[in-house]
Amino acid sequence: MPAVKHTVRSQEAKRGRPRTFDPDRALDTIVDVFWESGYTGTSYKAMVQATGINQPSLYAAFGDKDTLFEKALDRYFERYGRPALTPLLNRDVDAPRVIADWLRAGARNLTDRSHPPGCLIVGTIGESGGDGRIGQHACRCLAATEVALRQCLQNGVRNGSVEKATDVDALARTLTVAWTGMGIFARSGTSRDQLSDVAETILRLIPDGRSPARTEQGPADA
Amino acid sequence: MPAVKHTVRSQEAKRGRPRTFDPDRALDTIVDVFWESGYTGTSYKAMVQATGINQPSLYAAFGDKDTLFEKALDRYFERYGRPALTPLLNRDVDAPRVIADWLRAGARNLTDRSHPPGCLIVGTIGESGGDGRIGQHACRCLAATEVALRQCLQNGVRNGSVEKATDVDALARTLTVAWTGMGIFARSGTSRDQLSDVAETILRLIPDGRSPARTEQGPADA
DNA sequence: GCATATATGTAATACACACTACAAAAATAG
DNA sequence: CTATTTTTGTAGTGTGTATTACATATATGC
Repeated sequence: MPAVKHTVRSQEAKRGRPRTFDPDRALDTIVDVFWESGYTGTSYKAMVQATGINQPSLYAAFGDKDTLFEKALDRYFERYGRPALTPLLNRDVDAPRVIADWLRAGARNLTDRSHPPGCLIVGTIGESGGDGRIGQHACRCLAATEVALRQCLQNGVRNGSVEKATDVDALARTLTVAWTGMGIFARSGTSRDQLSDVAETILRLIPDGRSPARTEQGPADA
Repeated sequence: MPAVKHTVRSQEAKRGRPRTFDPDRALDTIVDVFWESGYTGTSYKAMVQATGINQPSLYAAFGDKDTLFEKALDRYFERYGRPALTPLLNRDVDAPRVIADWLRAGARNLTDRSHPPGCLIVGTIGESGGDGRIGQHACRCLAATEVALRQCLQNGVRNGSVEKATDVDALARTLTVAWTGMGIFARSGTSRDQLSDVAETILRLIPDGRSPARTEQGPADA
């Protein structure tokens, strides 16, 4: 290996004309536009108008529409999805309680007036049917939710906060399905109160380890 | 009132050149195309290719794309939605059992290989976010499902097949939300077995009137 | 047979969209 | 100051879309 000539240059100034916008702020704005109008419903023109950046500059900064949307989706997940999921992954957690917190907060967030209704990830899956590059990407994001719920329930079974006989896979998937339905409903105008009622109803599915619910007691069949 | 001149003419033959296609069969084909590819994903060109009818004839028979889609949605609902809902409306029915039948059959139908996966109504809401003419129309169709479930549960409370203390509104809405999520999941490739597990899990929410489940027993809070 | 009414087939129109050439501007490197 | 590199702004290109004119074909009413 030849001498590296000490080209460290940590604060190396860039050579050409500097950007007139902050790509991070621009991406946040673009997330909101996609969140509001969806993938197909959002044109480059709309993003130009929302950000004040012209089309070629957006292209240079973020790539074509699919790539840009993927970046927006990742940003959304890091900002809204992962923070909500993190408490589920603690090993010694009270699983029913933390899942209840997650779903209740979800009902509130889906109907928070400070951003568009619904969830961008769920909305993207709904819009795309899970097909294509962006649909599959959104499915992977939602799968992370299901994985976190399953992990949480498994830990709950281990530490006794969830009943031992629980079918963890089915319950985690069911919670994810319910979350998806709540996202679709929120998007199409269901109120916060109605959604919270749904969340409470769904939460009854989680069998507490300390007050065991019925498991398979069929009633008299007539 | 003047004499009506007896213009009954029940089997009055039509005057111009006759159609070379059967609009009813054509609409069935179009339902399948929309079901497969969604509203925005389906172009008139695709419908021309699927039906073999050229564009102006489709226009003359069904109107513009929104109108045609509404007709396709109505046809779909009459063919698949309403027949599944009818058993719920019987006054003396065993509500938990009939709802279980409905949801189990739903899991199978959503993954039936003889037609596209998922539910056209749910897919339309997902695609449109419930907005616009066609989104609202789809929401009205889904609302019919919720109404039927609520009616069924109310009858169940009256005839003793459902526990008296049940919050019927919340449970009906929750079942509809779950159904919606199942539709989205089916569309994006979830298997029949996985979906059936979800259905079974959801069905535990329905409190049987003869073997009362816990209602509000909070466990020791620590 | 002739006027009328409806359906068909070809081809056109108008528009929105994602995407991009190209020249001017604004920075750094030497 | 000059060359180089990157961003900007304008103005396009090409494609797919829904929708429709228009001439032609085929039926009925009388």
